Amino acid sequence: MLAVARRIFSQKGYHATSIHDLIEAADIARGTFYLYFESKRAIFDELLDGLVTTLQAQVKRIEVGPDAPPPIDQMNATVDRVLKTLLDNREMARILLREAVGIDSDFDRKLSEFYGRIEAMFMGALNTGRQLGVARPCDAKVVARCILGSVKEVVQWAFVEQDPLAIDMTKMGREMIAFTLKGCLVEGS
Amino acid sequence: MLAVARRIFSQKGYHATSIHDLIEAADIARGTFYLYFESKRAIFDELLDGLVTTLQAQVKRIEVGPDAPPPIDQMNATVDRVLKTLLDNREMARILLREAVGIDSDFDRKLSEFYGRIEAMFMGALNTGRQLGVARPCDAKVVARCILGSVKEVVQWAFVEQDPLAIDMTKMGREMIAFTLKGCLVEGS
Amino acid sequence: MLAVARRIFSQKGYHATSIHDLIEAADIARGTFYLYFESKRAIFDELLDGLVTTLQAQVKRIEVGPDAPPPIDQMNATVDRVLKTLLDNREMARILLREAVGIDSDFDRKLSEFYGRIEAMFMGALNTGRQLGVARPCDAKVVARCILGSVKEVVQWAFVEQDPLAIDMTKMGREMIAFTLKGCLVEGS
Amino acid sequence: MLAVARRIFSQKGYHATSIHDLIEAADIARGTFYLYFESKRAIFDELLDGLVTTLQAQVKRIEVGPDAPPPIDQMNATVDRVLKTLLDNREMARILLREAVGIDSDFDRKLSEFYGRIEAMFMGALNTGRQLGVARPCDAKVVARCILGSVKEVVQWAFVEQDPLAIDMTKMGREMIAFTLKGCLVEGS
DNA sequence: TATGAATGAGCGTTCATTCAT
DNA sequence: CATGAATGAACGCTCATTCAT
Repeated sequence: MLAVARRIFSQKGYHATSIHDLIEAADIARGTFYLYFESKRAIFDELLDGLVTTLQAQVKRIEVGPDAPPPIDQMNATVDRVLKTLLDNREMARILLREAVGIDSDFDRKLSEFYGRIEAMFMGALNTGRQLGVARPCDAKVVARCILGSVKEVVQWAFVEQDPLAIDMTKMGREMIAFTLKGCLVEGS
Repeated sequence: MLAVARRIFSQKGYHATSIHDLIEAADIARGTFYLYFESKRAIFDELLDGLVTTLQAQVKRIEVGPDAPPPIDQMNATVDRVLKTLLDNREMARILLREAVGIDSDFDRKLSEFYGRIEAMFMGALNTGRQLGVARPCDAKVVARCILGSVKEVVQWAFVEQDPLAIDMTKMGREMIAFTLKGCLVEGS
Repeated sequence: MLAVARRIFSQKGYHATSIHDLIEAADIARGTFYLYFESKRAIFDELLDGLVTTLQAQVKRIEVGPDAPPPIDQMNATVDRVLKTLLDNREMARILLREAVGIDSDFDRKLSEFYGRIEAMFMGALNTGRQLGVARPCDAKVVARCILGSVKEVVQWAFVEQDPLAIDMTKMGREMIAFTLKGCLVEGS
Repeated sequence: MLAVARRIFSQKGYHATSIHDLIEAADIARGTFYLYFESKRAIFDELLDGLVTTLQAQVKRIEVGPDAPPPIDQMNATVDRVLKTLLDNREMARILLREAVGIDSDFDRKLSEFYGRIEAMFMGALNTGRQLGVARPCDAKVVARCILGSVKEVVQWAFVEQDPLAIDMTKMGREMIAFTLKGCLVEGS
């Protein structure tokens, strides 16, 4: 049922998906649906909460210290993990990135908090980087949002408008990291 | 009518706005609404099309040549114009960035084309930059999406979650350009 | 619409009447119903509130004094008015007396208050009667409920189980008053 | 199971009680419920039929004759028995008096017959009383309904709106009999 | 041009009942 | 005997759209 709902929601979006669509696709009766899920909203939540939780678990704070691996390796690993998680859950990823708002105000808040936490992590990394003398002085909030936006947009483009399986995710991740770290100019220009 | 619809859509979102909301706010009769607009979808389209057209007019291809102003000045000017347009139309900007997906598949396609054109423009600029030897070799498609995503996210954050009037748009624009050009690392690190 | 709803509710009761029944009988569309009434509950309320208000207006406190008509005449007049009101609204009377409880707790309370006011009025009359030395000493609360119950039962019987138009209401009213005042025994026995 | 259903029906009323409520309270499975009862309606019937039968058994025709106890003692005894039965089954009494109408037309008819039999008994007693010269000439049908209504209303009031255990039932019964026999006026007034 | 009463397909949800195990 | 997952008809209600005036 969850798998079916995932597919339908992913194809049609939340509002355009009716209970009728879900139960027809799952070939169950109306009542059966409500036996397992409290409401349309509830199954949607259940679906997305799983991805959000998994996603958050993939993102690890970059450690600095004599025994820690080089920061760039940690970043690569995190990005690889995140992209893999999204790829493994590409239907939900599609929903998470598309159905950004407009379900209801509760959902908007939830999503906003999720992105807020990611923003906070990027800001933390930027500040650490500045203390270590490797990061440029900048408005950390704006730059954190830039990074977040880069990731969201690239992933959405790759997953929604392209065939995600045809894309070399590792390569794409490296490009995103390079852009985030160095921008698009050659150094010294 | 359009102004009223703009306000209501911006406040409540597309799905949560009913024809009743629109005609009540505009103080016209139901029939009158349908005299001027084919449907709820149609007025929403009209509203967004206006912004999209205006927005596209603000973005000018960067010229290179002996008589052209320095590229950085052109970029600053374009970003300033775009941000000003968005600020002047912040209600529609809010809608464009928050709610524009998930209305229906026709609309999604339209939006996708709009962003596609912007992506193409960024890619063009990147390629020109590389020919001039100032841009890093990179996957232009990915980097173009990164830049687009940065802008979208920052603007959405500024307009939806903050008070856009309390933000120094020029400064914010400069931060975004700096990030886009140079990333977040100090040069040479 | 109200007339139709009155008939249907009266025939089938509140729970057994569906919106479908109402709109079919009135030959209007679903939407039209909700154009005029907020909900099924609302139209039911509207129907009953009217009768309850009218009914309460018919019951006048019995006046005692040198210029007042004889109490028995006042009682007869009040009973005649009440019975006439019920007869004129016999469909709603049927509902009021049958659908005594079970709509929802709000409605139960409302009805309970209505009967409470009538009880209070009977108790007042009984106490006045005792001060004037014409009423027996008794538990006024119990006797007030007895009188109320007599009226409810007789009216329900007459309206629900008989053809109310075939009954001589004036005669029935006189019987009820006689019973209430003197019981069923011959005096002195 | 019957005891549980009695409690739940009494607390929530027929319509507001779902099969879920019943089986949860009885801690049995859905299927088990339908093993013992044909339907929700059936268990409700069974519950009420029991009380109705018991109740009818408590009401004995008043005997007149040289060896019979004084009629007033017989009446007191019958009323005491009826009130005791109702008190012992106060949950069902609550249902019988509050909710019994409006379930469906079959049930309404059944109830109507029950009250019809009681009415007939009262009419018989009144007619006997008149032959013995102790009862007033009156419309026996109306007076019988008055008596029935008195009892129903007082009992309902006592059981539903008051705490039945806090009421002196014997005293209440005597008041009702006194009212029924002598009304509320002092004799000779 | 403007109106607003009327429409009805469609929604999400409930719950008494069934039946394979 | 007992179970409880599954059913689906029916519910009350919404709202974008139409059309006679």
